[in-house]
Amino acid sequence: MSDTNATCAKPVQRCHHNPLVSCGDCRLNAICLPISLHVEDIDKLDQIIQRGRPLQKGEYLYRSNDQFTSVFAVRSGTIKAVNITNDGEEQVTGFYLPGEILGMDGIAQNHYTNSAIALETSAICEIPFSRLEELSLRLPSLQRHFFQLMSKEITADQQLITLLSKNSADERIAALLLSISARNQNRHLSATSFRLPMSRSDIGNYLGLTIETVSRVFSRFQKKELLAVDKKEINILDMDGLKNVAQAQPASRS
Amino acid sequence: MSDTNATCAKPVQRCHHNPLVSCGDCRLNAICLPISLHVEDIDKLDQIIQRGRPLQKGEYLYRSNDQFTSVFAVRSGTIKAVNITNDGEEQVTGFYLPGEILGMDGIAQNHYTNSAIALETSAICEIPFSRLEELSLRLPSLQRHFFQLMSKEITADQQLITLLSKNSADERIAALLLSISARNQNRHLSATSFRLPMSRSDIGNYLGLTIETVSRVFSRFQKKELLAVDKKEINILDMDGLKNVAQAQPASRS
DNA sequence: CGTACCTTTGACTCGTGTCAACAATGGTGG
DNA sequence: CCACCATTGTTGACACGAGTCAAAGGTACG
Repeated sequence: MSDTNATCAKPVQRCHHNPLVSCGDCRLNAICLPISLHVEDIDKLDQIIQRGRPLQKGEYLYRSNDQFTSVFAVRSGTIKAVNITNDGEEQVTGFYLPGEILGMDGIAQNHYTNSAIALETSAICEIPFSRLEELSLRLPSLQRHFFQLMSKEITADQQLITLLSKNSADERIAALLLSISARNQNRHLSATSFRLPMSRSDIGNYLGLTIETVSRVFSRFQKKELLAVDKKEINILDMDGLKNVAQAQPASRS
Repeated sequence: MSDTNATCAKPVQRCHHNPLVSCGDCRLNAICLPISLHVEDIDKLDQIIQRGRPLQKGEYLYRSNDQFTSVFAVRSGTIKAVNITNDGEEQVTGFYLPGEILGMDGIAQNHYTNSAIALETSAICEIPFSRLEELSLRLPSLQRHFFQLMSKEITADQQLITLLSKNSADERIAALLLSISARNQNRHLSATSFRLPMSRSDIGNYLGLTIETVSRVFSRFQKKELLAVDKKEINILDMDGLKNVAQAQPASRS
């Protein structure tokens, strides 16, 4: 809970849980807005962003088939995106950590194709898309930033496709742990010691594995002294070893 | 080869193999540009599009790590997009048929993360991205169209993720055949009788299966009289039966 | 403090991969 | 035009990784 529920201490206006903090002051803006906007342009963007009350664990940010209105930036907490299959099952297609943006699947069809659910208490910035579109017409670097964000989502999805298609259970889980580790590092948190915000079931669903397999892999990794696992608390003991497991691609296959 | 190598007969200016045909006259523009642009705006778009000589089977449209310059519309033929994994293996992440657009993975990092390879002789429209960006700033509906195109790529990738994660070999192949069938129908071709542009190996790679499994599934489908298969020529004999196979999700999982 | 949910572990099964042999196809050069 | 060879596709026998089923802790929450 360290990051998520920490109370905001002194520099109140820079705390990322505070709904009043503006983009210019947000400590995540290097991730969320890594672009050279003038101060006055950031203000314009700031004005269209809505900051509601935090979502509680299990609450929906939006549901599949809802009218598409906005994209969302995670300010704190974690959101999972899930596809609903024909027969009503869930497929987790992504986890979104602070500074990351979701909801872009809704643009094409004017309704969301995913549902988005909070995995823990999460503060969210809502960005109404029509106003973002207007603003993008006037700010070339914002338009570009948005194209880049969507492109990034595409490459992330394609990475996952490759992972699912080519890699074993061990490799998939190692890759997920390394991805979370790297994203934590980006946010200046520990790369080796962190709390998984999602359940074993979410991990299994995301990686195309059953919870039993996920559990067994964690046990195996502990036996090999790659990790120390205490419930959701993860400690990477042997980063290089873990990278070895993740990169070990199967020998052949088409 | 019917669609691909047919010689262009009478209305030469409307034939989609002709490199001189403009967007306004292209028979694919309902797929590629399903937007309400004024005639003069289509002309502006037309002016930035480059139409080179056709690619031959096996030729690269672009390679992973090439400098990102353009996105590409398929005018005729078929392109596959492949990710190269750490150890040099290929992962097919998509097949692009006439009217479809590829290359958007390159925007985020300014170089392509995929390679794109022609599966047969293919004519391509190249759209320089920087000029498309400029034009998008002046044409709101073009900006929106592009956001939608990228969003469509995202939802397609997430569909594939779900397929790989949750579905059996039979279900995956049924889904691919139905997808190609529907896209053919969109282009006013037969939904039940068509030629697969890709090899068994490409199919297996795309769907996370070995070529042996792909071959066996085709045999099984023929035995069940869902399909008639003659090499790459496919005849869907029982469309409803095939849809049944595709939608039959596994009972539980997660 | 009890109940519901999540996680772990074991025993067994099954689908798909692997390995191997062979058939069919298509392109090339004599 | 045909023979040759490389490539691609088909089929069978077997193996193995991950799924399924089941049971027993652990943990969280009311």
